[in-house]
Amino acid sequence: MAPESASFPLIVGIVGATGTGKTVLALGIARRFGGSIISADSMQVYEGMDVGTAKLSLSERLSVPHALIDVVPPKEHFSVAQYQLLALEAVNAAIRLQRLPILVGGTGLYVRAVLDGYEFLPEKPDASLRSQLRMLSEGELRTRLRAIDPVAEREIASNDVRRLERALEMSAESGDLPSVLKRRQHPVPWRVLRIGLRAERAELYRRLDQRVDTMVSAGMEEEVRRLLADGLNSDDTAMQGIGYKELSAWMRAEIGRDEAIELWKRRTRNYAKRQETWFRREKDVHWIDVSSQTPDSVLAQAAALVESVAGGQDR
RNA sequence: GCCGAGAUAGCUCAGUUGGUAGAGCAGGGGACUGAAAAUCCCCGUGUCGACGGUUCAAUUCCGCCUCUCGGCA
Repeated sequence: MAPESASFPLIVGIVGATGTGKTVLALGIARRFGGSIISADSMQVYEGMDVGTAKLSLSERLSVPHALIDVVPPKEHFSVAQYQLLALEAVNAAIRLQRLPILVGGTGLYVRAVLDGYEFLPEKPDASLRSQLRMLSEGELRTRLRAIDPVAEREIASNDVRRLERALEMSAESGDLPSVLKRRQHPVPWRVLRIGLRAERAELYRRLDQRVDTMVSAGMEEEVRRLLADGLNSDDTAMQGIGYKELSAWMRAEIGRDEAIELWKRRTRNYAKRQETWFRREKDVHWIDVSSQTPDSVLAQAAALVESVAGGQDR
């Protein structure tokens, strides 16, 4: 650790699968330590997607500064690079105000983009190039990429057409090799405390199923209906949201209502598992097992962690 | 009651002209640098409904039984 790192401001990251209680914990930490919450959630960035993304109520959000929630209309495309820019601003603003920045969210890539200092290309992806690439077969994409950057080509698993496309896109935008660009990151000027929440698998799945039922009674159908009425369709990034795409399929009469809800639950579980895979290999995470614990005792443990590293500079 | 179809992995089903079996989904593990709630990779032994018979060998053929689903009464 560099000698001056002790003087770097502290930032808290709260990660974990969906439904483990990150949001509530963040709120508790923020109140206790005078924090600002920066969401790291690829779906909460969209306006009008509230119940399906489990956003806090407006009044709860107003009680503590929040950022990166409701930043774009759902029709708009959004990406990590945009996220990173906005999140960085939010972190810096919090630090300027002497508030503890708390980055919370289940979108692993977003968290890493901020806390690990990922570097993205300055160019925005070119829509026409992208649609051109989409016409090519996997074999053609591979041949092209192999000619430019055999290392990158080898690193991409078979059938992962999306990453092949992106690699070619990167090489079109930059003189550097995709395999190099992909690993670009810079050191970050903060002390980072990562807190991870996890739950025993069976309990997590039980909670998630229950949460879907809660969302249904909280007005998810209405929310989806409204989004569709506003012209949202399956091409929009926002429509990738779990629950949204399934209910839309039901409203388009492609599947039954029960089937849609069952699918929604299943995909939520699948998603939670993927998140665990992502966060499990994250380094320096202080894990708290949330199984059969009250939110208060989770908060107490997390608060103790924050205090142990805060060094009296906050508050 | 009769006729027909079926009973195979947690679920839905393939299959074996007799040499003990395989897909999808679920489940588990993994990857992930501008779509990431996305995208992708890897992992399949289960009394092949029960009991008898034929056979060197039966989940596969025969008989009988049980259950399920159709149809006819």
